[in-house]
Amino acid sequence: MTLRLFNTLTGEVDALAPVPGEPLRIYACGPTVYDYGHIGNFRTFLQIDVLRRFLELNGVPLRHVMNITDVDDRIIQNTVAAGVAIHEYTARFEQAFFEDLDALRIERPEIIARATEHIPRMVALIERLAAAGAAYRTEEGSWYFRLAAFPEYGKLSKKDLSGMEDGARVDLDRYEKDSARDFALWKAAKPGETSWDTAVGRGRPGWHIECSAMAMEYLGESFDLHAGGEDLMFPHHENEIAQSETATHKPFARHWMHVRFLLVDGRKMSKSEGNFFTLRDLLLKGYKASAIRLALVSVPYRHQLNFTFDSLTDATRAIERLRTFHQRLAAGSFAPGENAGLQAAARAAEAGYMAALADDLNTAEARAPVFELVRTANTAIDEGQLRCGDRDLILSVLGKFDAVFDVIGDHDEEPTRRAIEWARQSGRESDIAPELLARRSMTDEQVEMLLAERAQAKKQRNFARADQIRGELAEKGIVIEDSKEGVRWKRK
RNA sequence: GCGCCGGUGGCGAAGCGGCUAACGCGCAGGUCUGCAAAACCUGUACUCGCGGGUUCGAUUCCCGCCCGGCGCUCCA
Repeated sequence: MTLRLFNTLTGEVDALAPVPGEPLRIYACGPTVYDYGHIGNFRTFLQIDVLRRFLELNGVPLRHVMNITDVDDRIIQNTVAAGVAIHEYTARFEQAFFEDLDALRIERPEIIARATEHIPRMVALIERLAAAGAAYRTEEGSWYFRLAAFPEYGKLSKKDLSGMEDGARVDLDRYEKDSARDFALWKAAKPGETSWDTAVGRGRPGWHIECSAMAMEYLGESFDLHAGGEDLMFPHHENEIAQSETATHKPFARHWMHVRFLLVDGRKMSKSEGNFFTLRDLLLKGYKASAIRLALVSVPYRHQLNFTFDSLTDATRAIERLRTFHQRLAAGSFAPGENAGLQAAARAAEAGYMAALADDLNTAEARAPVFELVRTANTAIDEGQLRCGDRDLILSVLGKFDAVFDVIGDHDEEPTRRAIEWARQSGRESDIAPELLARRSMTDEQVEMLLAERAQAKKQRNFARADQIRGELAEKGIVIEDSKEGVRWKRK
């Protein structure tokens, strides 16, 4: 099944497929590791994960590169302020970033590329641009890209910059630039700042050159898809195109994917507004990683997502429904054979699911047939109509759902445990919700003991004691379900 | 100011020219249960921001207006 994906460059939904016999080459802009990632960051990475996983589900081999920006103005500022070496500073946040990716079950790209490990590549690209007359050096030793060298500038973001007068908004003298829109390729070293001694002088790379250089290093001068958050479209991606295509005279990325922003309570999340949440904040409030994943993934990537705590509660319940159903199927015993109606329903659900994802990754639409199948199958189980063959087929449909959504399999304990541990080690103990701690205060053994006592009480028809135990467990976040097959319990 | 996106039930959110307007959550009633939970059933939008237009027919296309958001600067 071929994925059809909106392409910012053409403004249309285009097929996305690799050159036959080759892996699909993807470059996705990664984090700048100067702080903990917030949920807006992860919405983007999560949506790219959906893309990855859907392609993999269709058997498309991938070569996916993600950069780590471990040198930039903010990082330099922060390291100077903190008085630590740049690597020491970034390593901590890079590690945190990967932990967060794991918590959200975001797959690792095939290649992770750190900016600081690719300086020679960037320098070579700057030299190439200089040789072509598209880059120039200022007196203080910085290098700029000459926008006039690339007439197609603006083709991605559909901006017409011809009307922009040089100097209208920026004081030219201050920047020593030929044109106000020219952007930095290389920034001359300032005293006390981290810098590299290179053929283009002592300094550090500009942000844009980093991505062009590393994309070309691992994917070649032309590749299939470039992805990132919508804010990167201009100027970052536009600048990448300008640099790369000026140097190579080849199309840089054929397809561009941009993930729209997440809002919080209808407002843009920003550090200055202080209305942003990191993944860790949410885990410490007691929300499960799976709920965060589902909430951030369920609104298709081309729409703004308005994040609220209610949406996390909704997602939690929806996941419970799926997990309960999965458990019911996996643990139940069913008569051999097949039920023709269920077989057809399962196949239709799978087809609908796959078609929705293939249509520009419509995750909202893709969920629907799966939930419909859950209801149909639950009814069939209630009526004793579901057979072994049906169970196997439906489990395989759930498997395909989870190959992309990855929320039915329960991996929630580890991220929460780690977040609590992290909070304790970094003096943020007060951020841990008391309910979360209460919920975790009972061991499996203790639960089992109380359940055994309750079973005994029920046998003796001592319902008062049985209900008292149920209440006690409920206070600790343990929910119990009496079924024909015995007692099931789970942690809220 | 210029540009872009959106306004669908209590909430989230699909659908985008004609099917009973998906799906999830919530709520109300019912079945089951010692009672719950889970599951299922029924009900929750005579209608898709407002006003015009095009069309045999519009939530879906066009125009205007109102409201919300975003971009034009570092930002996922």
